[in-house]
Amino acid sequence: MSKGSVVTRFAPSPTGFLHIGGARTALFNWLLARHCGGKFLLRIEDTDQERSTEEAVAAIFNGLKWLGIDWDEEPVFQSSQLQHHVELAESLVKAGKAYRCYCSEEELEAMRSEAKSAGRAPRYNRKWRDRDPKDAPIEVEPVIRLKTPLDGSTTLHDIVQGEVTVLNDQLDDMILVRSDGSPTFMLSVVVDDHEMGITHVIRGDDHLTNTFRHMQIFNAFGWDIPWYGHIPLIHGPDGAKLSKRHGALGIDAYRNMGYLPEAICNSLLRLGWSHGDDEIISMKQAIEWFSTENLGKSASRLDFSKLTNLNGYYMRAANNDRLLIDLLRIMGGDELPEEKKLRLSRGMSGLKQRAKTMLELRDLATIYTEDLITEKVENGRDILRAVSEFLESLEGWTEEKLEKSLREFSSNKNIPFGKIAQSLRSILTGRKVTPSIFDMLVAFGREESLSRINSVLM
RNA sequence: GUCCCCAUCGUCUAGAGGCCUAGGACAUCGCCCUUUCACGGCGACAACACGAGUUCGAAUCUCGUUGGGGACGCCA
Repeated sequence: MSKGSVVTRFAPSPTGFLHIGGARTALFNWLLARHCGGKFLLRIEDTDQERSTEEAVAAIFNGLKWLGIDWDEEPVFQSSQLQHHVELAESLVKAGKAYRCYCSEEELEAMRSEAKSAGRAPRYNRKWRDRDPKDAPIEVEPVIRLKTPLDGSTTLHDIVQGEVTVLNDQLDDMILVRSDGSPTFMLSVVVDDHEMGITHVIRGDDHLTNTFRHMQIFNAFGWDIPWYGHIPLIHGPDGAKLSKRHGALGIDAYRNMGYLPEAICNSLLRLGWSHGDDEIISMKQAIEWFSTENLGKSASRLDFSKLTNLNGYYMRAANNDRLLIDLLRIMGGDELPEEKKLRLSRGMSGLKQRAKTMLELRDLATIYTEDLITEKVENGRDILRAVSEFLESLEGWTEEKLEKSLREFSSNKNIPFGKIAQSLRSILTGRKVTPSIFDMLVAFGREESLSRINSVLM
């Protein structure tokens, strides 16, 4: 297979938000396509009309966009192809590869419990496979089932898991078309993957057994089977598949927790994929390096402290203007006076290196937006007055200039620098933990700085 | 229950028979830098699930055990 011919897809069902596992699946498929110069397609599997919502579709689009995962061509909505899928299933019936089954729900239920108590997998017993349709009860609307091979075995050459073989008698005659005439996921996935020209499918481990069913359908149609790679699931802290009970979160929740998309992508990438000892990997680099050979086979858990640490790295590396825009958004900073926005802008470098998330940045940033109620200072007034006079007489107000001059001042006057710094910090912000004082003097500007200092000397 | 998958520090992982006294990262704990905090630097702690085999040699290969996970829907 030539590199450029690779076509991957992400095919979520829009029944909830884009969760972290789905995002990782999308990321891997996207990386594979981008690495190979192929295509990455999006398909919304909305065949379950009951559970699919427009909000979920929007959440998926927005989540992917936010992460920087772009797709080629218009997204395919599976629901628009239903009739076509059913027609194809009918053709299988005509070809003798599928059949109508008239079992009721109750009958199936009875079969399952019987099989279970006999120590077999709970499964349909193929009652209608070779029966004359003339025996069909008129009151029952039939389903269409695939005739799966009764003996032999099916082997999948999985990109991640290697060779996996399942005995065909473990597979049942799956339903292709429901009694209400709608196609099932089993059918639709296969038809769509084929018609979209999908060559590689990277998806969660939980689909592994489905893949053997899909393969039977591909075979029945006589179509080529794509390459599959089943990646291990992301687990919750208790080691079980991430789910609602772990408070599984949508990608937007991570955004609201103050994480940057590049940190999320980097984290997700390292969950189940590696490139030697490399930890910090840009998406550009990842596209270059990505290979399915480096996908891991064992399940992993998302480590928040590592994500947070990584986020801190990307915060520090982020462009100040971009951070300011995001910051103002989460602060509701539109009404902020220009002067305060300016302080944030000037102080951003000092702020961002102390914040691991946007939320921390927002909390820290309040030193520049909140009005300080100062109290008169009693101790060390002489020193403060001297500092104030010195600053007032200072020519120029840059970080370098302030640092150099204040240090000189401290040694000339024989006052420990730490003492000056701590008292300025306290006067300027009322806090004990802040960016450096030079940083803040610049952010506040000469006028505001001096005014804050002088106000405690009143 | 049946079938399938997985198994290296607390977590994410490197490791494709000798390079392993098992490497990196996060977390934790020290120390250094230092105006506080953060960053950074240095260091400590800490793992090949177990048992057989194959081999001169196994974290790496085979089998078994144990443990964990997934799938068994007219959901996707």
